[in-house]
Amino acid sequence: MARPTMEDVAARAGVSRALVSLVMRGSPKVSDQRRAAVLEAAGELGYSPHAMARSLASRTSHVLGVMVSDLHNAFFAEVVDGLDAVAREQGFELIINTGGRSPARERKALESLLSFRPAGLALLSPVVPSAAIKSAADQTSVVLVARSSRLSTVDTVNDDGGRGIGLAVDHLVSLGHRRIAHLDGGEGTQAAPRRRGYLTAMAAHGLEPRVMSSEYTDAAGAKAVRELLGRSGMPTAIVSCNDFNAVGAISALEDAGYRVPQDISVVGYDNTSLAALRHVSLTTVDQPRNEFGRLAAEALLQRVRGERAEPVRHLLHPSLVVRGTTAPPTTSPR
Amino acid sequence: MARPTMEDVAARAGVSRALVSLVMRGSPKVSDQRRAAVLEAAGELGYSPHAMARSLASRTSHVLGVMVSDLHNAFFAEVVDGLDAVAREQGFELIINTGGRSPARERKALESLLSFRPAGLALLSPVVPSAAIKSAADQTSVVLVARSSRLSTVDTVNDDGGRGIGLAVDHLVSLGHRRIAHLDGGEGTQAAPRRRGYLTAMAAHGLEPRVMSSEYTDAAGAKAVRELLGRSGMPTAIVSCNDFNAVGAISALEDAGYRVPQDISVVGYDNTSLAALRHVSLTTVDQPRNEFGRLAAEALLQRVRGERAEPVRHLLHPSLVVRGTTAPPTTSPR
DNA sequence: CTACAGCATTGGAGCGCTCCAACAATAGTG
DNA sequence: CACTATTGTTGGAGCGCTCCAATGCTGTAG
Repeated sequence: MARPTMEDVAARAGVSRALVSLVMRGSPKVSDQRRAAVLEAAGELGYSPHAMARSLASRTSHVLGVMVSDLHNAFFAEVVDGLDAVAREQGFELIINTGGRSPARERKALESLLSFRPAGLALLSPVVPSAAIKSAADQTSVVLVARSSRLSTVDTVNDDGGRGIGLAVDHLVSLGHRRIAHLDGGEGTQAAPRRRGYLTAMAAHGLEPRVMSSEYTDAAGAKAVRELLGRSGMPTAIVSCNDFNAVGAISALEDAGYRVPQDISVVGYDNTSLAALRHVSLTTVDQPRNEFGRLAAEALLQRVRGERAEPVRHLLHPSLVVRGTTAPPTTSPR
Repeated sequence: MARPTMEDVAARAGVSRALVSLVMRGSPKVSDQRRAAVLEAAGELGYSPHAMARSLASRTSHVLGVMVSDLHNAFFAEVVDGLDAVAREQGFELIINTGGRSPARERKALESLLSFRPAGLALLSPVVPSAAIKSAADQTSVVLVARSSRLSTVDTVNDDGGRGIGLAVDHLVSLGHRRIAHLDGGEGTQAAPRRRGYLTAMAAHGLEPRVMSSEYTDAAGAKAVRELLGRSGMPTAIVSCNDFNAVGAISALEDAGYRVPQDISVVGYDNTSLAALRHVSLTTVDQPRNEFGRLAAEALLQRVRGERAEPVRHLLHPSLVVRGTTAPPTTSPR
């Protein structure tokens, strides 16, 4: 279990510890002969550098901390992929932690990440108060993904939720729909800009908006639809706040005898793997998740390298993915 | 950005650095008066211990490394939750890494986790060759989740896939089904024990088995069903290798005019969040994922504390979750 | 043959912490 | 009252590494 140290490698290769250090860091000022000897000794002993000792001695870290608010959400998996790709390519490691969407747990997770003195910290949709983020930003570089902030010391990467919903509304209008309802995300992250985007888009088309209050779950989507069914003036299309909500809505519509998309069109948001299932085949709005991660990593690394001090605010363009749950409205145009 | 050190706290509190260390580690042999002074100074400076320096000096680590083969799979999220809960409770931190189901990337991920000299390593469904696992096990304690191994130095936590499929078959038989087909998982992880479980269960009931070769995706499930449709002797029930496959199968069945569960029953495996959607409502087999994580963490910590040297092999019992895709067969019992 | 680059190599200090032996101060024993 | 325990506190060594100033070495110019 005891791993060899640099000293062991040095002794075996017949050189000094400092020389081994130079070889391990790929310094050019080492003779080929000694380099070969060191690498051979290292190979024989199965030596690999001790990351913690290295970072302690160099007073620099090659670690980026990532706090994922919810590991269960596949959304974050792709963001992490993007982060991972860029970090790895630049010689940084990721250490990931999870907060489980609870402010208290998230705070602990943050604390624990900071105790590793990471070069930077990426917080994916954190729920901690702004003050906690500020205090983290005093200690290391911080980038926020899927959460906005006015703090001048942190970078942010978000999608333009308003624009995304706008795409959905435009699509429906171009198919001929005029009575388009929105099932909103209540207090959920990004629900507000999506709702505003809906209202703006409807106004732009001179249409009457209709917002049903809902949430980011399939049960909530079904409930909102049942409320809609109980009232007059059934819409011909629904724009949900996310994919789960949309699937719940579809389910309730089918239970009530509506066919999707023949009788009513439904659009989701997020383009989760669920939406892509042929059984579901949901028209939805895609966020460039991988790009979120890449940009977040790049923002962090720019700060780490001291290339930039002013905050950067990325606002990415979502795109519409048309599948099988949208179609022109049938008959009765009014 | 520069964080205070123990020395700073000691100076401010008017004590020695060693005393601050004792306070930080919660030692009982510190007078209340000094303890208070130290904690106050630490609070004022916003001090928190440097995890890396600590682990370097103590030659012990409070870090457990976790390699997740695929972050996109929600299965692992719950395993990580279980690991996290137990680790946190015992004062350990998790550092997570991902291998993206590629042996080469996974190997690098392993290397990078090892460079932190973690107290233990949990590998979730790794795809690297056994030799790589053995070499990791030479350096630290290792537990494998959702992958078996004969290595005497590693612990394993798995579900009894054969038994899980057996539960599904028993359920269908008790409903009155006799023509039950299995869509298998091909080369996928755990596909073999599930297939064997199917054959065993069918034999136990004196029924004729029928295995359609398939894969762990919804497209593959649909394809297998279309092949089934082209032949004679349509089964009255299908046991899929996983939930995605089952959803694809249902979709193809409905396209062909079959109603589920009236005309044909379908059972999945894994109890993913997909299965729980009311729109899907899939009868499926649940694996105790959180329990996987808890047991893995406990196995690791036992080894870390030197309480056990012999390997432990956990084989957990899956359970059946009955939802809306199974029902007694209609008429024509033959 | 000395002087001086230029280069590869090295010992030592130190990163922030833990651990240990040693210590002072107080309490308990005969 | 000297003596040993007991309790609380401390300086110093050292974890595995990086960094720096200093070293030895070769080669070339004066």
